[in-house]
Amino acid sequence: MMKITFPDGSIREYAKGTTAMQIAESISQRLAQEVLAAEVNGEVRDLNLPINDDSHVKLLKWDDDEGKHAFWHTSSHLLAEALEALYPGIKFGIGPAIESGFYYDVDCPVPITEGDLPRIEQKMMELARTKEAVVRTEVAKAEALRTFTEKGDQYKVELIEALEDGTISFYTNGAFTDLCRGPHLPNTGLIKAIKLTSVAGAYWRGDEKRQMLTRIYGISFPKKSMLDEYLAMMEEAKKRDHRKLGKELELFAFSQRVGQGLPLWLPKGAALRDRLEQFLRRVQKAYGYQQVITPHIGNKELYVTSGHYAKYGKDSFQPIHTPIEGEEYLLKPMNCPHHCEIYKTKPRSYKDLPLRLAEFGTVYRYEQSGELHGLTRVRGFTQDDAHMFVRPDQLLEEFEKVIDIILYIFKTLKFDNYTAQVSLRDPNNKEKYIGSDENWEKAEQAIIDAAKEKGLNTVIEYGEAAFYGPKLDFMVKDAIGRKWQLGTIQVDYNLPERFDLTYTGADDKPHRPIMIHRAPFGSMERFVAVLLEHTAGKFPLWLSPDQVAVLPISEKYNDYAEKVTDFLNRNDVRAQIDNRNEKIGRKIRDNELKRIPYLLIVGEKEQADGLVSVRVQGEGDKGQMTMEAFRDLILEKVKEETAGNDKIQ
RNA sequence: GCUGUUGUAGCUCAGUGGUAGAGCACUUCCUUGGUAAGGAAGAGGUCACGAGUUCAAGCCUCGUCAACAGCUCCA
Repeated sequence: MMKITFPDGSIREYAKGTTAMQIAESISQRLAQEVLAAEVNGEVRDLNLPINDDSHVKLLKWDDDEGKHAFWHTSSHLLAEALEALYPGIKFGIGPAIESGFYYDVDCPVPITEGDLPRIEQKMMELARTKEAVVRTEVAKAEALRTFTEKGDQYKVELIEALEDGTISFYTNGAFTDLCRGPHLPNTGLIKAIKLTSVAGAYWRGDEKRQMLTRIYGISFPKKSMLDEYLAMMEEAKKRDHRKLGKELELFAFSQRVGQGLPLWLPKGAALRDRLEQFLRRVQKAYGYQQVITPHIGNKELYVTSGHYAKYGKDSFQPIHTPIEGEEYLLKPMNCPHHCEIYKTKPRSYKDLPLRLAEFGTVYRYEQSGELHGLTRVRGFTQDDAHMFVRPDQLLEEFEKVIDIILYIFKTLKFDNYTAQVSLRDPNNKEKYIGSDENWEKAEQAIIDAAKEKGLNTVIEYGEAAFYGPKLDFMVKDAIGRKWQLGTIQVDYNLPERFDLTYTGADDKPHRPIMIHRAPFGSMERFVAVLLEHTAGKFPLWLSPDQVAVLPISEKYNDYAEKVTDFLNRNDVRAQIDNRNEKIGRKIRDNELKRIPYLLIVGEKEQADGLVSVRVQGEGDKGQMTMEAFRDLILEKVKEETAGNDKIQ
């Protein structure tokens, strides 16, 4: 017998050689139907592999990421099986599960287009209904090579050649056998709903010098209703696309003549952005930040000193040449070197620190044309940047204060669902980074300590650090569950060294400060994009470009509507009048579609009694009140929305 | 940057070689209204840009620019 320990700590005894599936069956029939894979002593495995020793076992279902992963991985094998049946002679690259769904890269003798997808889906469903077993076999490397050489699949041969000697596992579903580490579902019958979503080109092994394969993307579910939900969510995401909303709400635009990735902020967008800036300025002032302003270009030597030129120079906008021979300037790609020079404008004492310099700094980066995307990836953007110059004994406290600011911003803007990612350097690829091992270790430890101190829910990612230092990146989940990277905080021991920054300590000797880089929004552009998609354009009242529209019932009441509008605007409420020659139903519809939070309807009754009829966006008629009472209601709501931090007010 | 798709009115889109279209938006007029589209008329286009093929090009070919999807990248 062996002892099996479950996640809740309970222990049961089973005969040696019992499989995870049999364990599930022993608990309940329902569990046996839902279980997809098993985690045995931390390793995810097939359900029907025998367990031979005392083990910790977690039965993985759809709600577990690893369970979904196995589900989609098996789905990609099912896709391959269908493709092989439909397109004889097709060759296979790799076919993994991804964050949502799966894909398979194939080299097909006839081109596969979007139009072919329904037919492939149908074939997959047909095969799934036969509930084929997914069978694992283990073979020697030489035999594996022989199998795929005979089949003529050079991609699999190449993959096998790269593997270490020893046994290699194959998985077979129906007529299709694949080289695969697993784990997989016990049979394809668990797959009840499939949607192949798109076809795209992808290079073999991600190398653009090699063969272009056809990548077929799909997603699958254990229930038909889950697929329907997923498709509805995708529809909703399309409606929330910030590029579409930005155009509809007249926030920003692009012009081919101005150039790729260079957004033009329209009046309403500029007002929105300005309001976000004011909000952040107020928070930062409360935390002792000082605003600075630096130019949009800088001498090339500045960036050579910082190390950015060596790292990014060749992929950047090219230097600007002046009339003087040999003199070169760069469009400012980041603000930190300028802030370092501000630090150096006078001798600093340990009493002066922390020095906190903030700037809404506009920077320019030559992003690859294929990478540009709406406002989330642009070539000219404004960072809500700040740099803290601190003594080593201040680092932890200062870092934690930055976390406080970021969490306050998330709270105010209702990003309630977030995680923090500790981005460290890739330990196997240290030459990508500048600075000593000692400094890196100190910086990485500082971030880990601060995140722990603040009780953040963190994940560690290796290889995600900036080239000069590790980062703490904040990921938010928006209203429909998509993840976005927003704020970032970085600890940097390297730039202070490169710029030879010093302060005089209590011991009257020179010391090196540490820099913290941080941008809670990331950039104004990116933040507005995420906010748009998060709120579907229905901004909180305090941010709304227009808070109120006043709608006269007919032209006879335009004067009264004008009076109400003026009154509100004089009292810090952003109101506008809609005095078009249209019926009230039409005015309501148009202003609802413009996502204006409050509509005030005024006609004979209201004019006679000095009242307004209030309509809340999406909620309909709320009855009448005086214009003074309405103003108080709006101002109170705005105050409520932006409260929540003792330091501010 | 690479591969593929696309580019027609302010917006969404139809138009496969023979006189540039629709709906919405816009302008004017009629209508003066009570909680999500009142009616009529009008104006608006170097069919992304440049070359080529053709008697004739929005449509076919090539190039450039831009957008979209994927890959690669992100200080």
